Amino acid sequence: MGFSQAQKAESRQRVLDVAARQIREHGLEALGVADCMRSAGLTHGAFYGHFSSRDALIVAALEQAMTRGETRVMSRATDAAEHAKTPFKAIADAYLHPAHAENPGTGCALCALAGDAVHANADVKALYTTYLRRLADQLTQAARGGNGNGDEALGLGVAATIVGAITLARAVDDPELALSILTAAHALVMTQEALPSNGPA
Amino acid sequence: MGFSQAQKAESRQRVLDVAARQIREHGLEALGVADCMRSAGLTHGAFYGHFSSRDALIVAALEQAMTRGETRVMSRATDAAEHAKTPFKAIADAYLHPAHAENPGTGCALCALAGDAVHANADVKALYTTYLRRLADQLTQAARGGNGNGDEALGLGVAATIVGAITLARAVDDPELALSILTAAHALVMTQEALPSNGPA
DNA sequence: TGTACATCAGTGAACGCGCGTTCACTGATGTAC
DNA sequence: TGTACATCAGTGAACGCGCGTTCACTGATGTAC
Repeated sequence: MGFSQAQKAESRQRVLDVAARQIREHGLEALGVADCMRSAGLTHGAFYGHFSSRDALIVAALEQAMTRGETRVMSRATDAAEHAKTPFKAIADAYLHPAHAENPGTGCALCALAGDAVHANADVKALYTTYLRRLADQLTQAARGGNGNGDEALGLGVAATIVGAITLARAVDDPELALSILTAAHALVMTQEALPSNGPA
Repeated sequence: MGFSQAQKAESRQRVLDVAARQIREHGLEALGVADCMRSAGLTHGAFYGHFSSRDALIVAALEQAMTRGETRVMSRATDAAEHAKTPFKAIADAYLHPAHAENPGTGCALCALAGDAVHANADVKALYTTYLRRLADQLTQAARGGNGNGDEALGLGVAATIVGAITLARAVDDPELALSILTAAHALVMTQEALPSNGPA
């Protein structure tokens, strides 16, 4: 026993990492305090020294999952973008890759928790909304190259397709169908890059 | 007390109706036996006279929700199709209508339960998969007119967009953004109808 | 036609388990003298 | 430098509640005679 202050911060971070992964793997409601603490190498009693409630943990874990998952997919996208692809195709490749569908725990939280956000409390919905707007913006910018004007619609539509495709690919019990969904969504999304902008003139 | 055999069937159907609505409104995990029975005008003790377990109710309610929600949206679509629209636009209009997003309880179960199916048991996933295939087929046929050959991809991609859009519209805490998502998804989906088939020659 | 009885849908109390939360206690860290 | 003490992260038992499930009981229905 006996711990320094630095170790407490490390403990908290460990719990947060576990929680951020678990909510993406099994959903918000499946997150258990005792489970989470055990996975972080602690007992459940210590939990309330780090978080005021289970709900507070969920919000903190969600925020972490949003930023981690986002940077992770986006970095994969920018890596890919170096290989003579367009930025938009690079993002589509990264998001609609089978590896992303198969590894929700380290993937995009918007994809993993869309269904959960529908039934979640106001804090969760607010966070979800903020990060969805961010993703839609990035998609619009990537599709339209430099000119960042208008056409929020394109990013939102593509975001819906990506989130829907990843969710369906994970929901389905046939791996072959899951792959078809990802491929189909990729093809659908790519038709949007070539299209002329339908935003404000 | 005292009830006829016909009344028992009515009771069961009433429970099933309530459950089919509740799972679409609040998710599979939120379905409570006592809640459900109370809403059907019964006490929780009578439950096991109708269903062998909560899981059995969920599967039965899901199947009912799938067929009811599907026929409901599709009938709205065929109604709309009479007004000089293409069948494909009629379906897109019906599925991506704000009224559909705002009323999950009577809407498409594939849209309402995509996120839940990811974490559900094998029975639920199998049912979900079956009905998703059915929807994708319908979408493909509608987009391609009479010739039913090939291009399963188109239907799957459109299905992903529709499911994603409805889910996101419900997840978001800003009604205006929700509307933008539906509009954007509708525009995206409609670009696919005009496109030349990329299926097998 | 009327009476006794078997059936069975539904009732409501109770059980058992899981899980979020609380709390008295432990023992290493680090400061005070 | 060494000793006494305050701090506080973590422990583990216990509490309380919700919920799925069970079960003895009730009373109307409908059949047998």
